[in-house]
Amino acid sequence: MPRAFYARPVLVVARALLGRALVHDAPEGRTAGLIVEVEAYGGERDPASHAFRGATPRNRVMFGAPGHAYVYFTYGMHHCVNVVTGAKGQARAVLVRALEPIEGLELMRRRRGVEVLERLARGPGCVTEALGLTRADDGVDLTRGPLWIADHPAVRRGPVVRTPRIGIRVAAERPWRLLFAGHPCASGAPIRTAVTARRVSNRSRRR
DNA sequence: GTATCGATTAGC
DNA sequence: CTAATCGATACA
Repeated sequence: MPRAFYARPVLVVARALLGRALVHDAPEGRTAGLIVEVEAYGGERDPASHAFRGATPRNRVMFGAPGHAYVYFTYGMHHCVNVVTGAKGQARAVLVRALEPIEGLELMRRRRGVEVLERLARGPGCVTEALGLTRADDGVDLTRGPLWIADHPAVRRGPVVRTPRIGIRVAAERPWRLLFAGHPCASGAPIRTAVTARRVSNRSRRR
């Protein structure tokens, strides 16, 4: 997709990403999947955003030009990939939370150490592992290079045959944090929050 | 410096 | 519900 695709409000891009393919070409081969779950971050009212307290070495890509990948390392063992949106300096990004694998399934299985299709790229940490993304990909330009967003015929044309939908953890939390349901991307209607459940779990962990 | 927690995941 | 595991952040 061209730069202009990314240079729009984060929520607009978040919805537009649903149903499109995230593709990565690596030496081992190509892997790709339809984006079925995303989460938008950024803005003065989003304390959950990595950019909430200003730019740092880690989040600097978020503050850069749109159309770049913000990849960060978390929990000491996982990577997550974001799509930077909006205008330069705004620090808005969309976290890719789940993919429906469409290409390079065997490579994904090898990288993930999992066979089941539904578990290859369900969850942000699984997405990066399936595609082989690491901090080395932080800041890469999505409009040129081995990592990019593409339209996908099967989705553009409507309900063709699909593999079982994944990324069912649909949720929404206003004002800046949203989780959308998978395709058809036209609907993209938020259903219910899953963030709440995570918070409850974390609370008990602190005791 | 030292403590705490995380835009997570897998497994019991 | 927890271990795993390390970087970022908060606090003394």
